[in-house]
Amino acid sequence: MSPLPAPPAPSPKKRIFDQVLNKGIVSKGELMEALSLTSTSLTRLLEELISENVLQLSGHGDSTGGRRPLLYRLNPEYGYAVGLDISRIFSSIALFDMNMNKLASERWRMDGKMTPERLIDRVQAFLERVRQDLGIGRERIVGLGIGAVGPIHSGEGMIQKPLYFPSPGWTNVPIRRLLEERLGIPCTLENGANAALLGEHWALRDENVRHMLYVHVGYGLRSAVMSGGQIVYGATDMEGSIGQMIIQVDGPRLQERGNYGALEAFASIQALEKQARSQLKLGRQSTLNAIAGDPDQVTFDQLLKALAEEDSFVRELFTHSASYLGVGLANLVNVLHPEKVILGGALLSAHEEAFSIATQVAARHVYHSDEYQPEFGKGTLQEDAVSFGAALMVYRGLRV
Amino acid sequence: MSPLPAPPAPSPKKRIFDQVLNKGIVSKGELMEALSLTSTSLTRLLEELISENVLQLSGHGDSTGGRRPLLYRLNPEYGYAVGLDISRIFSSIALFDMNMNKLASERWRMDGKMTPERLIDRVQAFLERVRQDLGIGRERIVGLGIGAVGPIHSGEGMIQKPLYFPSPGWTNVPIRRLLEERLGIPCTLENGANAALLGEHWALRDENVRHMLYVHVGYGLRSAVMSGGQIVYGATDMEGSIGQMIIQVDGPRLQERGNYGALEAFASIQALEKQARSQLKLGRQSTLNAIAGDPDQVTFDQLLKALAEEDSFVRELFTHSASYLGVGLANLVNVLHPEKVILGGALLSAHEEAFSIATQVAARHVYHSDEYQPEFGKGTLQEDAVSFGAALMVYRGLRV
DNA sequence: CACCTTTATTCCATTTTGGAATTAAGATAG
DNA sequence: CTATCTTAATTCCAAAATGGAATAAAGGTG
Repeated sequence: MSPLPAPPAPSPKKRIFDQVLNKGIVSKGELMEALSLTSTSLTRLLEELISENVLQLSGHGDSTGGRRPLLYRLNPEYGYAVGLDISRIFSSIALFDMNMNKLASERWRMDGKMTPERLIDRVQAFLERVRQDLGIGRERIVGLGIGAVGPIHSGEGMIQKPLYFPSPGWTNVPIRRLLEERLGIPCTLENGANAALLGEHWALRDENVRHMLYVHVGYGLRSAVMSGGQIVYGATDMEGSIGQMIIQVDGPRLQERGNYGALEAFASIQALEKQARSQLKLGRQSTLNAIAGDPDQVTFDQLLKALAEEDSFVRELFTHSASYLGVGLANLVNVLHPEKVILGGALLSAHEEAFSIATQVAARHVYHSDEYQPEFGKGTLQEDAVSFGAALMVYRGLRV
Repeated sequence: MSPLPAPPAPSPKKRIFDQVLNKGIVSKGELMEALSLTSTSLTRLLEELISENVLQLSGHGDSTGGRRPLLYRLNPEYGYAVGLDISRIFSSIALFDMNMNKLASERWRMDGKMTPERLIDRVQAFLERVRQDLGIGRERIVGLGIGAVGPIHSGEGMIQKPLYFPSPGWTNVPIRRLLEERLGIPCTLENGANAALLGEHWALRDENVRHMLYVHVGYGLRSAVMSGGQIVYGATDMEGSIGQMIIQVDGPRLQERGNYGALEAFASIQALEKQARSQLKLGRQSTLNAIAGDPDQVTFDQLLKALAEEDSFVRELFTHSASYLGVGLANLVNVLHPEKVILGGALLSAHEEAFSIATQVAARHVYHSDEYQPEFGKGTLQEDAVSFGAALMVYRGLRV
């Protein structure tokens, strides 16, 4: 039923590699099933992959009445991948082995001085240091994956025009080429939301989940979609701008270039801060007054403090916000029908009730809900989602 | 960069078939390029396909300084496919040859008597008649594709629970099995929106369009999404319920099970009729009063008549509706970033200005619009979109 | 008509694949 | 503890698919 002719098939070895990358440990029987290959062929291919040091044996599975199957896994020392997360407020970098264990990581605030040049310095320094510390040779770093805020041009490896970056110099940055030249390893660029989705999907370790919606609710919002196990790419390499979804025609807007009545004006850290500030200035009573001092300087951290003290005003801000988020989620769920919706970002992880309100509101607005209801969950990778997914992309793109 | 291991590759012959089905006429060189096959292999495979009567030669291409290339196309008489569109208001059926020429078709209103049994009778009668008329043997009908309103279960070939059908008996209908038993040909079931999207995509004949959004605005709304040339399937085989997208929190709702403030309450034939009725009853002056008589019985056809007479009230209804539709479109465009948005259905095809307003409003709300803007267009297949796409699915699913 | 370009086919060596038989390893019953 | 059954893994060999290089065919150009 392929709408367009299928692209040339990957090599059998690559297909085996992908399968093991996803499942962790596999038996030959599982591979036969999953890849429609014969036992004969697998014997040969697995032997080759082992002699190339890509795979290694990993003991035996349980007997089901006869000989126990050999188990295979990736050789964790075959290669290491770096994941780099370039975002507006924080950026981070991490090194992973082939079993996706995080070996080292670093995170820093994107202040006004963090130009592309400085960021690249920082990446290089990190990589040199951890290679020293862990005794990993340069040639065993197989690649660096970059997850960045869009719009980007993935083919050209270019960060195009990330709005509202605190530091100058981020327009039309050929980040992939710059990093490849500096580090001497292959780099790939993808938008951060897609990378995070890939990461969270991997972390689910559930091959039945093949249709997924990922929404990150932090300072701003971004979304990504998976269908049939594949990322849903658009014509442009931009994260999904769920934050620009209009849920209240003629509603307020958050930023100069944003839509009126857009979701980001209701459900985002920026929106919360803005609402708190204006309400306080209108004389609203709250423990925030004591915590913050100047209403114009209220920050998300302060809101969290007030929340911890069970301030009813702040609690209301959060729950109100969450119910709007639920509407935005339902809107996408009704169109895309994912079986799993993963939410990431600070706004929801900070407040359990906000999560449950958002998901309940969303569930209530799902159409034909007796035939279908998605499962809602929180991302498990936290701040590492993007770098994790970006590193995973390196392995996925590896030629074996 | 495959997130999940690729499924087993289709056979080379099938890949060639798909390519010819999409392009119409191809040269060996184009196939070499598109499928990464060598000239040697193609010589063999094309020879086989011709001897199997799947392909036929179709003259020569132009010389570029040397020997002219042979051209290949599908043998239109290799097989014929039937497309069946099962919808709420009208259903239709059509017979196509392998070059997707429509050879015969029929369309009927879904009144209170059109039970599944009667529909199947009608399908059988149609098929018998056109086979007689055109002299096509039973064995040359390679299949029937069904595009139906959801929710459906594609795997089981079941129409599950189509809401608001005028006739009884449409819950949990194993329509595929019933039709296969009656007709003795393989049948496939897909939701109508996906079928229409496939059809309109084929009709574009533009292989550069690989990310598409299709929205049908008729009595209700339905949507479908294509990414990377593939239909974006959800966990459930339901058309996209863009009609349930909430664009005005606490807005009105159209139907009992629908969401408050959902798009369908602003932009659909039902919504127009409802709004016209209530406004007339409030004493609004319009040529509609003369056309319709009873305000409670105003129909879309009457609205179109009033529109033709340039009635300002009705015109306002249409344009207002269109601008809301634009908001709904923008919301999806911002998340999915298609390069092409195709609109089908009676509401927009009836009124040129409505189309232009909807698309302008949508374009205005696209985020990062200097980096990206989708192209908006009307569907070219009109009422045949679903049956066309359903028949196309038959050919796509053909084993060659 | 000689010569160049492009396309198509043929020939043959190489690679890939898959079925069937064989070997290996463990479970189970007596 | 051994005979027998089950499942897994490997080996062997024949069949199928592939691809490179040489050759043939068909057209253009001077």
